[in-house]
Amino acid sequence: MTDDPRWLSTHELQAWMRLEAVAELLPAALDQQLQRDADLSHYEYLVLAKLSEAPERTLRMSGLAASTNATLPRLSHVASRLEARGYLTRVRSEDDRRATLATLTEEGWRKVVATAPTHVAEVRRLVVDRLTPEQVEHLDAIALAVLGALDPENRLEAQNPVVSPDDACGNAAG
Amino acid sequence: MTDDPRWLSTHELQAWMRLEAVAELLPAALDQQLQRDADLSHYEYLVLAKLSEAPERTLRMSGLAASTNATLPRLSHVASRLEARGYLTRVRSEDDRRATLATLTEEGWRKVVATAPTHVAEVRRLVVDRLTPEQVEHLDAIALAVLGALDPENRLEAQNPVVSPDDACGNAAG
DNA sequence: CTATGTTGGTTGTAGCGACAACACATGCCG
DNA sequence: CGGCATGTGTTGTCGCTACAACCAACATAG
Repeated sequence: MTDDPRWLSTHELQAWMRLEAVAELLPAALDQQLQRDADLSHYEYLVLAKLSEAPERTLRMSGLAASTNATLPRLSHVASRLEARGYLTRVRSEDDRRATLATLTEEGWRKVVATAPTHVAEVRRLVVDRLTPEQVEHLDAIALAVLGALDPENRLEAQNPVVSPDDACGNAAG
Repeated sequence: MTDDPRWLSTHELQAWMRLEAVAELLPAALDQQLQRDADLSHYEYLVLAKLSEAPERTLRMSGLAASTNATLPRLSHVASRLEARGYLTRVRSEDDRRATLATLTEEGWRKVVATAPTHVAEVRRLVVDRLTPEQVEHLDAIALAVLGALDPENRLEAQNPVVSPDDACGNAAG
């Protein structure tokens, strides 16, 4: 327990303050775009997106909560609203009658398909298109390193990318 | 208005998903550390820290709200709580009797001094110490680029670094 | 010196997320 | 089969933030 602060250098401090600002502003910006264009919160969109990528478009509540970094009560509330809006349905599992399976409805699927393009466009506008290809590589490595501390269990990481990994080039960035 | 999604490449998608995870987890992690060690929310700490750096340890509410990226109502509520806890005081400005000046109390100052070291240690543990010096430079440039879209007015950026800029090296990163 | 518009802050109201308490199913042990 | 610990979701309660309404102080015009 040394009380020695080991203060940050000028460069470290500046990089940190900027990262802090990004971490503060980015979620709000994404939320705003989705709210405006799709009447969905960022988290609601995430739930629908995860379901859309899952086999049978179905996931257990507990698994869905873990992969979206939410507590089970939070997911339960959100799922209630999304169910009321017709985007998903919940049924008891027959294998384990404690579990609840959430399934994306056809309408929910259409909602995701309609929402994704503008969301991706926003991601490009705010981040990807502002960076050089080298910076994208750097960002990937940096974020991976930071996630080593933030998410050691790797619960949020890369369950299954939407695109097939076949076209990945040989660059071993990680 | 092309509906062409311009989907993300494999590398772009991976870097984006990781950044998204960081932006999701980092604020929560900071909040948790401060709540645990200092019984302060991240935003409360930010308010106290900004005041501690200001001349006379005093700022106008409107300026404080802008520099902490908060709405005025939010700051007003938070200031009420912090005032009740003895960390700051609010007085009407004599120059402009519409304005309210928030001043850090001696107790508030001691709170910041006591809290900052562990907070910096957490920042090191989660981010800075996990990156090479080159990666810190990369992160700085990347975050700066992204902030160009997120915060074009530059309201959150570098009002006045805590350390004097004298020891800044000649590297023109911006 | 009033009348009007603008700026600066505070106080209600509504919605969302965290935490705790609760209900229900399962597994295990005797 | 009965009983308790564990796993899985749902339902209350509280605190915080956004938004809107409101109040007070300045600024300017006539």
